[in-house]
Formats: sequence, C-alpha cells, structure tokens
Amino acid sequence: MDYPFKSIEKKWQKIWEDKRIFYVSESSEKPKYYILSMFPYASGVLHMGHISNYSISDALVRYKIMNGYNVLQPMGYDAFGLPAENYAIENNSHPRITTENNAKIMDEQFKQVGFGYDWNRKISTCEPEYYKWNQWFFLKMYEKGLVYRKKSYVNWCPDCRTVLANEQVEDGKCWRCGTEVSQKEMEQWFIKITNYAEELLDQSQLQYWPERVKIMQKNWIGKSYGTEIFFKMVDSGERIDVFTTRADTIFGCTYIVLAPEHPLVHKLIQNNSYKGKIEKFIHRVINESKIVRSAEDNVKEGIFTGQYAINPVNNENVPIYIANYVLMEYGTGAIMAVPAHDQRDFEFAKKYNLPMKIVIQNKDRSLDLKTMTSAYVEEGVLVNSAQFDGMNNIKAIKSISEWMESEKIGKMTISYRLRDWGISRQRYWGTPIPIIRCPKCGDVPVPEKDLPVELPFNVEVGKTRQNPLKSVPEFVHTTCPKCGGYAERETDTMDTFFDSSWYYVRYADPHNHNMPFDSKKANYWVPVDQYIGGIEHATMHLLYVRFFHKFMRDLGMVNSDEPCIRLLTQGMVTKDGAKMSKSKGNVVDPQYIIDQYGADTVRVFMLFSSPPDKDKEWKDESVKGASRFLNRVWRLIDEQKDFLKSVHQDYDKNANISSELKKLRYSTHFTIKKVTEDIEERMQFNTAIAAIMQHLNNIQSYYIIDENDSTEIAIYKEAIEIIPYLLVPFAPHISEELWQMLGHKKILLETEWPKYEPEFLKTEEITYVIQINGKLRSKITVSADSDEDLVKEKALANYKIQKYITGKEIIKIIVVPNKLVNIVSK
RNA sequence: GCGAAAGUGGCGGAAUUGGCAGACGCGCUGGACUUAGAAUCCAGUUCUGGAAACAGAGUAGGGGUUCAAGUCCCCUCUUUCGCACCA
Repeated sequence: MDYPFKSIEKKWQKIWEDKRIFYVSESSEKPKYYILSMFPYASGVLHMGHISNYSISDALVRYKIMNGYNVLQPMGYDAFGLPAENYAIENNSHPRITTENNAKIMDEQFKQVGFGYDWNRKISTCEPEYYKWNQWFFLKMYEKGLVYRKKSYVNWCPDCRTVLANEQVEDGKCWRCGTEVSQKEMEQWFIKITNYAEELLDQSQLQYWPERVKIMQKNWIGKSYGTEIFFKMVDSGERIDVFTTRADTIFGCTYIVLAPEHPLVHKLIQNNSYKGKIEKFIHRVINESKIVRSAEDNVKEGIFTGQYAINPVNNENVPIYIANYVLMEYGTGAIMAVPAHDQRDFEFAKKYNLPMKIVIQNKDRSLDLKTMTSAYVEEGVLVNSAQFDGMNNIKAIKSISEWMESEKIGKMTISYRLRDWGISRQRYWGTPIPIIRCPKCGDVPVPEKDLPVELPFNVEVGKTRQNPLKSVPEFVHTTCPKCGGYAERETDTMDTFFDSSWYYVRYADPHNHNMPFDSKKANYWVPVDQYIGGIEHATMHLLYVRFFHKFMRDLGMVNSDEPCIRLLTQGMVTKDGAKMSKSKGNVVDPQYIIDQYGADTVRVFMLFSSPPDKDKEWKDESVKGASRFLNRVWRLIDEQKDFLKSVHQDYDKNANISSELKKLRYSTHFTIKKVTEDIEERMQFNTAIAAIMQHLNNIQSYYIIDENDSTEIAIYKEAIEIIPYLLVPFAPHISEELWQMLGHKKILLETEWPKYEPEFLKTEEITYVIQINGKLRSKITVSADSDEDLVKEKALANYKIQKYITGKEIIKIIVVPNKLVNIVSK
C-alpha cells in the first residue's frame, strides 16, 4: 500500500555512507559552506524538536552540495551537565555510562532519519580529549586577567545543589528543574565577559541574524550612560559613590540608599543603637529569594542607618537608608533618591515620610508636592537647582555632569546590566576547573603540561549533599606546582555553557592533540555560514559563543570577529497549542512516526507545516497528508518508469506544441525557479514544497495526446523528472530512489541542482484582471506583445465591463503591465 | 511598566515590490470503485443570498493615504515572547 520506505531509507543511508558524501576536508576546490545545528544534549532520545531542527539544516546541506559547495555538517553531543548526573543518580548508575549509552542510541536515531553528517568529526564534550581544551581556554583567560574568584551572593538552586548564572534563572526559578532559586554567599569563579560588553554590543556584523535575537542581546547587555556622584559621610568623611542616569535631578536628592549587600553597610551601622534590628533587616532581605525581591508588587522596604551624607552640589545633609529595592549588582550599589522625580523613590519617601523637593517644573501646570500622587518624570525646566535653574532638564543631564566633573564631585560613566559570567558549579559531571589551592601560594593555575585535569571515574554520585568531588581524596590531594607543598584541587566544575562556547571550531579539527584546533583549518571553515538553533539560547549560548569567538580572535586563533554569519532560530514543535513536554503528556515520539511513515514523511511534515522560524503544531492528520503526497509521487513514477525510461529527453525546443503542453513545460520551469528561490533567498521550505505539490497536480491533470510524439513525451518526462530533483533536500531517500527508478546511474547528490530556462517562462498570452474603481469585474487575455493602448481598448470592449461603464464618465485608466487594468469612473 | 513580534476560512498556512485575498495541505461534503471498510480517484468547500449566472460582505476593530491596502500611516483591542525596582 505505502511505498516501501523502510527498505529504501536503509538502502540510501548505506549508499551515502559508502560514497562518503558528507565527509569533507579542507582540500577542496569548491567554496566551503559550514552548516551547523546546535548540538543536542545527550539525553538518550531524539525528540520532535531535534527532528525539526535537523531537517532544516539537512535540507540546506543537500541543496548546497548540489550547488557546488564543500559542505560541512558535523554532529556531536553536549554531554556534561546536571541532568545527566541526576539521571545517573536516579538509575543508580554512573553519568559516564549513561551518557555513553545515550549517545549510542542517538547516533542510531540520527542515522535512521538519514541526516548527512561527517561522523569523523563527532565530538562529545565529556571526553577528556575535549574538556582538556576547556581547561586550556580557562588558563588562557586566567593569563589574560579575565578570570577572578570572588565571594558573592549567587543564585542557588537547592534542588540541583548548584549555582546558576543569571541567565539560567527564569522567573526566579531554576531553568532546568523549576525550583525556586535562593541566594547564597559563596566563593565563585567568574569570567570577565563584561570586558567585552562594548564589543558584544556591536552588531554590525550580524546583519543576517534575526532582529529579535539582536534586540534581546542588546537589552541583556543593557548599556546606559550615567554619572557617578561622590557623596561623603558626615561623620567619617568616607566616600559613597552613587550611580544615576538622572544627574539633572541631583538638587532634588533628599536621601541616599544603599543596597543591603553594600560593603559600607557594616561600618555605617557600627555605632547605631539599633544595630541588631538593622542587621536583622539586612539579613532578611538578602536571603529573600530573587523572585520575591524583584517581583513588581514587592513592597519597598528600608531602614535608616542613623548616618548622614553630604550632597556635594549643595552641601545639604541627607539621611542614608538601606532598602530592598536597590541592587548591589548594578551601578555602584548605591543611589541618590529623588522622590519628586522617580516613582520608586516617591513610593519609598511616602512610606517613610521622607522629604521631597521639586527640581523640575512643568511648563504648563505647576507641580505641587501636596497634590502629587506620583513622581513627575516628564520633561521640564529646572528649578531649585542653583545656576542651572531655567535649563531644560534633558540638556541639564550633560551640563550638570560636566560641571560635577570639573568640580571633582562626580564623573560620567557607563553602566551595563550585563554581569560577569559565573562559571562555578558545585557538581561532579562537568569540566574540573584547573586550579590548585595552595595554603602558601594561594590559587595556582594548573600548568598547561598537566592538562587535562581528569574527572575521576570512581565517584559516589548522589551520596552526599555536597559536591561529590570533595570526597575523592585522589582528586583533591595534590602538590602545589609552585612550591611543591601539599595543596588541594578546586572541586568546582564548569558551567556547561563553557563547553558549547567553542565546539563549532573544534569540529574544524576535532582530533587535534596539541591544540584546541589548528588555526588554518579553523579559518577555512569558521565562521559558520548558517547556524540553526532554538530561540531559548538568544541571551545565553549565543552571547557566550560570541564572547568566546572574540577571545579566540584576540589570542590569534581565529581571524574573524563573529562565530556565525547567518542565524536561524527555529520554532518549537507544539501539540494542542503547547510545547511538547512529559508533564503535559503531549509528547509524540519520532521513533514511532518514523516506523509508521518513514523518515522522509516526518521531514516533509516538519518543513511543510510552517516556515522554519515559526512554531510547528503537530497534527496526526497532517502527517498523513505528507505521507499521502510522497505516496502520490511514488505511484506516478512507479507506474510510468518503464515507459519513461525509454524516452529520449532531447527535443526541438522550437517545435510547435499545444498550449496545454506549453503550460506543462511552464509549470516545470516555474517550479524550479520557485523552489530554488524559496530555499536560496527566503529559507521558506513550506512554500517550496507547496510548489512541488502544485506541479504534481499540474502533471496529473495533463493527459498525453500522442504517445508517439517524441516532443510531447520528452516534455512530459522532464516534468516528471524534476520532482525527485526538487524534492531531494526535503525527502532525500525517496527522491534518490525515484531518480534511480527512472534509469539514472548517478545519484542526485552527485548531480547539479537544476536550472530553469527563462525562455519557457515567457508566455504568449497574458491574462489581465480588469477592475472598475478597484473592484474586480472581469478578466481578459491578450497576446504578450500587446501595448498599453491595446490592453485598454480590449478592457473597455469587454462585454462585462461594458455593462458597468455605459453612461458613466471614465476619469482615468491605470494599466499595470502584465497584471491589471483599473478603470476609474464616475 | 518597557521592548518586540503577531492577529487572514473549521485548522496549518500562502499572498516575495501596494495590484486577482485564501496558493498548497489538513479537515469536511457529495460521487466513483468496493459485499463492506481501508486505500485511491473525481467534484466541491471564506461568509451571506441564489438552482445557477451573479451580486454583496470579508484579512482583530476604528479612522486615514492611494486609481488600488492583508500589505503603508494613526488610534484601539487581543495574543505570544523577551526584560522587568537596572536608579
């Protein structure tokens, strides 16, 4: 009943493998093209999202190969990480064992779908051969001063028992397990990604990236221009710097606020008789989980320190508060409060009965503190601001800042929302951070020659609440590379985003034992020409990769500025309107579908259902539709293959043929054009497939008049043969098989992508739409060489049109060449 | 709150530069084949009226520009996503 997809798919997978179609090297005359899909987490099963993602890249790969490119498409596994460790704990196994098993299963599944990978380049991030270079890069960063260790409050997931980067906290919850994240003070390793903030903000080489991703990155980095203003404490004279973007309101400052984590806080409250009470407050706020503290409706709370500071612009004494709404991580961790012109300060001042001072007046209505119900944040003119009175407040930002700089009471600065990248994880299954802690010498980097610092295998995972590495003496106990004395190893492992930040270059030279990769090979393949992956990585992975690339460039290892030229963020696969997930119970196992309909059907369904960057709603019926289409193609060719095999393709192109036959030929060449442009220019596979379906319909509504007419048969054959050709990127197995059935020896992947003949897209007759006042009223067909006047004449003469225009005044007639005539009448 | 994207038949979607709205597919309706079902094939399928020809309405809603608007402009609504006390 169905075409024999099982045997065909196996057959062609073997042929591609035997012919080494997807195995590539740098020694090629052809131009290179590097297509990369984000590698999967080694979870042990391919889900529909993977199939969807990889079907897109595989279609492009085949298209590019046929267009004469040396195409690299590698595959590997993101193999380290928490879920693997947790999975192993649950199953009483070891993550190395479960991960290796998972990878094997996934290898098989990949092969079953027939994706064309260069398997020689497979990498797995949990191999010492790979993570050795993570450590190497870490040491290089250390050398360059990009690594530091700092005690800080970090996002702590109590369930995963590890630290999370800010990016890994979603709505105050752990991005992996959904547990509410709390704050914990810990020593952590950080990478100074902020050193590259300015460069990461430069998106000039990302013109082929989705706007959405670029905006998200820009917001994430969050650059703002502002001013640091130097307050002094009345008692000790110690400086407190505050950051503001609203220097224009400095004269309206009535108090200043420190974040509870601010380093000066302890000193400030030393002699306060309420010290205990204040400390209690600080303690409470700090331990409050982020979600509570940052919630929109969280009540602003604060406490007076008992101390005052001097506002440097007017020498006024202002009280110093500590409050929950000031963040240590942004700016200087201290703010000046201008309640009259900042909503947050306004709310706080109202609550604690603090004074307010208007320093910006509205031109039309005069503001009054007694009647104000919210802060005035609009434009206006400065008042109560000494020599700046009367100045427009926007202009005053600069003027006041410059003045403060010259008075040495402030300086203009730039502040970023982006924080440094905390890479420490307190778990076993990751790259050990190559640092040795010596009681004498402090933190000493592991010498390069001693890499890799191997992750010990014999570890009891999940037995203790602490990092299992801590309980492996062979790992922890070591000697200091500097002084030779007893020392202990760092037991933190790296965030797995470190692993995935440079894997795309490793693919260029995956077996290098001396270096992460050879620069020559890297520069041949990199940057990636087309990168494909999920939008969820917009501010995580995609920011880290860009950072890493620039770092590698600064080391002289790559000669480009960005890791990838084109980026496609594919949509997710949904069912019943929601993302497929176990908890929702709406998961469809690709394996089942492949068994039932074959890999080509699944691919066609995925690519046909919507454009690649849109979500794909899974519908069992639509899968049947994709299968039905492939079966129709199969039957058409299967029934006619013997007849067509005997037909000569060549024919006299100038021969006089029927208009029906011309239409068929037109359809063939039009479809080539359409499919080519849809792939090449728009990456829109759904319309490309629709065009092929349309062409199939056109063929099936054509009836051969004379089986002995060699011209007719040749054109008919051409129409049919183009189908496997154009279908091969989307349904590679069936297309190759059909092509062979039609008697061809060379496989499609070894032939060139077809070209359309512009001559055949010209038609002798053109149908014009005739509108009257913009409304469609009739259609006429004229010969293609008709000039505008003739078209007008015929349009007016049309009997349906006559009905509408008799007795009416024609004001003008618009003719759009080859398209329509619009008659404007009254 | 800020930023972004989107809103088109019963459904997924198409309409690429302002020029025939609904390509293609699903579903549905009727028919053919069949003892029957499945599969397949044929016809139809935006809505309203009509047997039909045809007419009218129609791309979230309202307004505007234009000979012509799904497409451009303004306002409103809804949905999704991102950020969110960032001073």
